[in-house]
Amino acid sequence: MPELPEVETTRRGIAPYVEGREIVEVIVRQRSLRVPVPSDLESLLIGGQFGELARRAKYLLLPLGDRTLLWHLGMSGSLRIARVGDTPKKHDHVDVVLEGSNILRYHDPRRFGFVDWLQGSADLDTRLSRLGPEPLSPNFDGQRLYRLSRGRRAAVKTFIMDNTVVVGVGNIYATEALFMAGIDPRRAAGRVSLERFERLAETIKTVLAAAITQGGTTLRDFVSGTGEPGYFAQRLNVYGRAGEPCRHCGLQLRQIVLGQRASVYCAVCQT
DNA sequence: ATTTGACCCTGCATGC
DNA sequence: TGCATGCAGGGTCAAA
Repeated sequence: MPELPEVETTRRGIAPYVEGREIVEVIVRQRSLRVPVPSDLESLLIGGQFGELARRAKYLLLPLGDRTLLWHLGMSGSLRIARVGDTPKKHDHVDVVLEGSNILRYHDPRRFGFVDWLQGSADLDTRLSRLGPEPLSPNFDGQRLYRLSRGRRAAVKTFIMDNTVVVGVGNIYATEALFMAGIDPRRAAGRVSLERFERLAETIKTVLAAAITQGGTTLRDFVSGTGEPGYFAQRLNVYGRAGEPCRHCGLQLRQIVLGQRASVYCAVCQT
């Protein structure tokens, strides 16, 4: 489910209901997530209140006192606001009950997500310390892509999905950005020119910003913190459209596998 | 050092 | 209708 725009949509959706509200109860129904739910989660949360919610890559950071909770939604996770009395559904694994009867409720059928304490500062936690720049920050540009890609034989699509290069670019938006930039996803990263990487960095920023504006992409089950679906799916040009005509030239879009992920592209428009 | 593959888990679409 | 198979938005780790 969630790529960067969906995580950002979630952060914005839940923040007003969560920040500064006292935590009165924590209910964990399933401790076996990708990382086991910490045994001290309940005791450390109850009575505290979260500070300002932040996002780094696809991680949500929820500061609480001198600690920070790190929450990752994996492929099928969602965090949304429920009310006390709303019956938990299957795969509603964690409830953080807040003063005022709102609940921060975590749902994750595949359990690839996790909630864990950040180990020390973000600089010390190896889950965060090796991450590349945020795609929407000025630190990320075509120069960086060009510099890091020299000599790399991996496909350019795989390259831009590498978290040490740039974070938050998952399969949907990598596919879309490459289409918008007119670059063949199979092309070796080391054989993409600076000029084309400048264009690609721009299309990555454009597509992510547009998706955030639309509240993310709902393919099957993504909902924002307040329960609404995202509307970016209607804007997708290539992802999920294999066999359908290219919106630009009309040729049938092709699907291949790169780095074990489905990749759709137009053989005419992307070279 | 880069790159590939397996793996974590459930649900859904597809085809027989 | 039932069953088997393959595939899915992510990330980590070991091995090649």
